[in-house]
Amino acid sequence: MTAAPPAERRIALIASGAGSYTAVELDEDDAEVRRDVVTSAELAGWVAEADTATQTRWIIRSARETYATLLADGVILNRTHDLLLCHAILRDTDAVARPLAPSQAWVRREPTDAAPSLFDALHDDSAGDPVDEALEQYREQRRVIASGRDGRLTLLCAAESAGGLIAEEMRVAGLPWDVAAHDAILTETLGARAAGGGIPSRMAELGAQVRSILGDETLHLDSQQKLLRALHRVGVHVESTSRWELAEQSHAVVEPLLAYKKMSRLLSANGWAWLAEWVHDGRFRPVYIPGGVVTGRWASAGGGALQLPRSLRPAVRADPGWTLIVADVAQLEPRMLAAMSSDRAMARAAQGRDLYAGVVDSGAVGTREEAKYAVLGAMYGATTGDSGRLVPRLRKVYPRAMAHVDAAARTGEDGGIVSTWLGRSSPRPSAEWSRLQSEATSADADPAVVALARRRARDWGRFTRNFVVQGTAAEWSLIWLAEIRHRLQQIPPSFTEAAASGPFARTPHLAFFLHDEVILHVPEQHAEAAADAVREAATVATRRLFGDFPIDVPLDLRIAMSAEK
DNA sequence: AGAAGTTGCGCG
DNA sequence: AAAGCGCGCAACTTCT
Repeated sequence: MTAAPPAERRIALIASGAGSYTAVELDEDDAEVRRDVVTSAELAGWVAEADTATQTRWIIRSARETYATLLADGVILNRTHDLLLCHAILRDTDAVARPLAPSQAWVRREPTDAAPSLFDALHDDSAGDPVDEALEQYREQRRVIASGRDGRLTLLCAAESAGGLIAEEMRVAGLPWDVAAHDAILTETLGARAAGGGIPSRMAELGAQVRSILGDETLHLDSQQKLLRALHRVGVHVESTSRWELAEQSHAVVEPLLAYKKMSRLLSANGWAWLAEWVHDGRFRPVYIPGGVVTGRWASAGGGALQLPRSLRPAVRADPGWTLIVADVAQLEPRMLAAMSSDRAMARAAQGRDLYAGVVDSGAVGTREEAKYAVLGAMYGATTGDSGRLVPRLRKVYPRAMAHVDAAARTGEDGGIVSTWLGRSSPRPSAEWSRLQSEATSADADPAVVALARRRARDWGRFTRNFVVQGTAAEWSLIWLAEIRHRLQQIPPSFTEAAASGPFARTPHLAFFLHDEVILHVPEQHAEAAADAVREAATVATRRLFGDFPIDVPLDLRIAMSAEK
């Protein structure tokens, strides 16, 4: 029997003038009990004081808009309710009878080039008092959250808000990046860097070789059209220049061309120009956008943070005296599916490190590769090819799990809305989609229209099928992140204590997050404690979502100087 | 010339 | 060996 959680103190903290904030404390009924005006200079001390007395949840407009400024002033917020992030969830949720009324004032604005200022926060579309508007919006959101069942929206909003803080903190902290190691990888792979940003030596040689084989010494290899014509001239009859199609050909040009394309990609996406633009003072600082994907996954802007090629992972290196904790979950999505559908057979297959091995043991398929394609096909909605062929076998062995995703697909095909485990809902299909569907149902509908409508319906069904799984996995990951952060705060000195001298210069901190993987940057003496925090956080995330349902979510975790695998 | 769309490939 | 989901970005191509 666990004690009831301590009552949470709630204080709205809203920028209310140049260099000042208004702090409004609320009672249990959301009525105002106290109002203070605090200058930014006083804020760090004031917040730290308010946070030590008891757990405080800070109601803020948006971590994205304001937390960077707060962090720069040495202010750490431990728990927040992020009105912008929660507005998006509560406005669209299908988990309650009356969702939040949409409001333009609470829609995320695209970031401006300059750092967000207090001035911006004060001059949004609305004319009213920013503090009163924030309080009113918060009370509306609380009403919606309270009307949900099992506290799921409470958990989702808390986790989403924590994500908002973590995204900003990771940007401030940055991912430790070894420029020399990156440069060495580039030189090793592409050859010596050319003066003036030209083509590096190995890549240039390979390009010359490809042109020679294609019999055109001046061919521009980056133009798909010209390349395609050149390929046709030498008898390579592909329809596109994409890698998978080229790989099926046996012509002598294929190998050097594919190698060239690989190099070209590395150079343009993560070459020396990327290094100069994105890595400063040994840190890569991407912009993370929590909730940027409809499913709840994070997106990123700038630097391609979520697409860093694995070949560059050795460039992620801890500072001297520090180390990295690199942890990821193997097959997070099918584990979530097993739990959310209460499919005990699938949960049994998920016991231990390799879910695919478990699927093979169940007798559904013969090999691990088949298991992988079958499971991915089930979650993505494959109907053809090897993957589509294997999916029906899973339906026999894991009927509950399959019924769950099949139902989500059917709902989508019918134009309905599906929701994640915690209640984030899929968008409504577009008006154009709906119009096409109704056009196709009329008695004299053109067969071509009917066929197109059918195809679009299946497309949308594949989206909703995947939405419930991908979105629930995103929820697990958010809770994992939040719990990691919470535990790192227990390792002294906490961010709060270290805030004045740059909160992450001395303390263990999250440095990178990619859907189901985290990287922590940690002083060596705290490595074991931080690793424990990551493991415990995973256990807690699973329990928070699924209670006692027996689902394993094992981590691959290592403590290392570099993120190299 | 610059905007908008397409292709191809990196990540989960 | 497959062609099923979600993204961001660079470069090329086409549109205005």
